[in-house]
Amino acid sequence: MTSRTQRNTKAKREAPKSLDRAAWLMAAWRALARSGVEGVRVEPLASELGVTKGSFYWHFADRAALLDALLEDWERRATAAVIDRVDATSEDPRVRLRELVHFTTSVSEAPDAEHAIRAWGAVDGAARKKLDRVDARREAYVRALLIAAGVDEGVASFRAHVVYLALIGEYARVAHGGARTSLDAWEELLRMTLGPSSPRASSA
Amino acid sequence: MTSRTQRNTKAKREAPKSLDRAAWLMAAWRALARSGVEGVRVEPLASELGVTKGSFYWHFADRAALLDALLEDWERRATAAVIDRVDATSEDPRVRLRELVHFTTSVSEAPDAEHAIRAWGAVDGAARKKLDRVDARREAYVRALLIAAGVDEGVASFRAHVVYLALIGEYARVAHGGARTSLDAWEELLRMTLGPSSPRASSA
DNA sequence: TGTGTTCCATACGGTTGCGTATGGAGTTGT
DNA sequence: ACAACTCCATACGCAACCGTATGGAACACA
Repeated sequence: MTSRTQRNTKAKREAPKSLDRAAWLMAAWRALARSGVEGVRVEPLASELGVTKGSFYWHFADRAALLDALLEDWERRATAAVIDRVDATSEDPRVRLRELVHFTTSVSEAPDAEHAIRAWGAVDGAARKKLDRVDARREAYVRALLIAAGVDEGVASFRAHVVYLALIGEYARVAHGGARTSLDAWEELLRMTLGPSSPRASSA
Repeated sequence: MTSRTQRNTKAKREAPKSLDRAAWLMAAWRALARSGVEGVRVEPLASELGVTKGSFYWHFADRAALLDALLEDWERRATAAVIDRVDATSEDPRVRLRELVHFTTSVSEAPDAEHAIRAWGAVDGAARKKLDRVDARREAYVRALLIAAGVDEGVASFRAHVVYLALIGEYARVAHGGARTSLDAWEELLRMTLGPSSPRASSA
C-alpha cells in the first residue's frame, strides 16, 4: 500500500506484461488437481495470484468460461500430444505400447488432473462429452497398436479396452494418494495383452 | 398448511415413525452419486426430504458427521458384503472370480457411488484412508482367488492388481455415463488372467 | 501534455449454505 | 391431566462466492 507503481515493473522478470489468461489457466489447473472442479473458484484464485477478481473478469466472461478453457486445454494435451510423443519413440508397436503405458503412468502431475476431470465428468455434461471423445480416441489408438503388434482383431478390441480401463484405474488410484503400480505389474499386463489368444475362445 | 396433524400419520405406510438417520443417509447417498461430495449439502437434502434443517441437526452433529457416516456405511457394503456374497456362489475360485467381476460390474448404483468416493478421496484425508483400506482388502481377495485358481504366486500379485485397476477404471467410466464394458471383454480379461504365465518371464 | 487503451482495485448487491437458538406440536408414560 | 421426551419449524447471524459497476493507475502514442 506504500506505493503501487511497480505492480508490473518486476512481477516477473521475463514477462513484465501483467497477468494474462495463461496465468489464470495455470492457477486453475493447480486448483483443479488439488481440489477438483469445486475447488477452482474465482476469488481464491485471485488471492493466490496476488490480484483481485477485477483481473479475472477482464480476461474471462465468467467462471464457466474458465472451466471451458480448462476442458479445451486438456483435450489437446491429453490426446494429440501424448500420441505424437509415443509415435516418435519407435516404429515397433510393442515398444510404442510400452512407452505409452510408461509415459502416461510416469508424468506425475497428470493423474491428479485426469482424475479430477473424470470426477468432473460424472457431474457435468460438457466435461462428460470431452471425456468420451478423449477416451474413444485413446482406446482406438491402443487397439491399433495391438493389431499392429499382431493381436487378433477379434480380441484386440477387448484387450485394448481392458488396458485402457487399467490406465484409468491407475489415474484414480494415484490421484488419491495410492502407490503407483509397479513396472513389473505393467509388464505383466503387456505380456498377457500381447500374448496369443487363449485356447478356447468361447467357453460359455 | 391446512392441517399439520398428519405429518407422520401417513408419511410411510410401514414406517409411521418420523424421519431417522437412515433416511438422511439414503438421501445423502443419492446426492453423493449424483453430484459428488460437494453435492451433499444439508439444506438441499432437507428440502428433498420435505423437512427443514431442524431435522438434520437433530440426527447429526453437523455435515461432517453425515459424511463420516457415509464413509462408514460404504466400507461395510463395499468389502464384507461383496465378499460374502461372492463366497456364497461356489467353491471354485474361477467361478468366484467371474461372479465378483460380474457382480461388481452389474450393480447399477455402485459405480456412481464408488467413483464419487474415489473423487472424494482425492480431496479429503478421511476418505483417502477408507479407500486405501478397502482397496487393499479387495485386491488381496482377488489375489487369493487367483492363487486358489492355480496362478503362480509370483505373477498373481501383478495380475490381481491389474484386474483391480480395471475394475476401478470401469467404475470411473460408468460413473460419467460411459458404456459398460461388455461381458466379452471381461471374459477376455479373465482368460488372460487365469491363463498360464507367459513364456518368457523376463524379456527386458 | 492530452487521449485512448489495457489491466486491475474497490465497493456493492445477491445467493447459498452452515450452524445455533428456541419454541412448539405430538407422543408416551403415570 | 401433567410432565417428559422426541422430532421438527422458524428465525438469525455469519461466511464464502458470484457477477457487476465504476474509477483509476500505468503505458503507448501522437
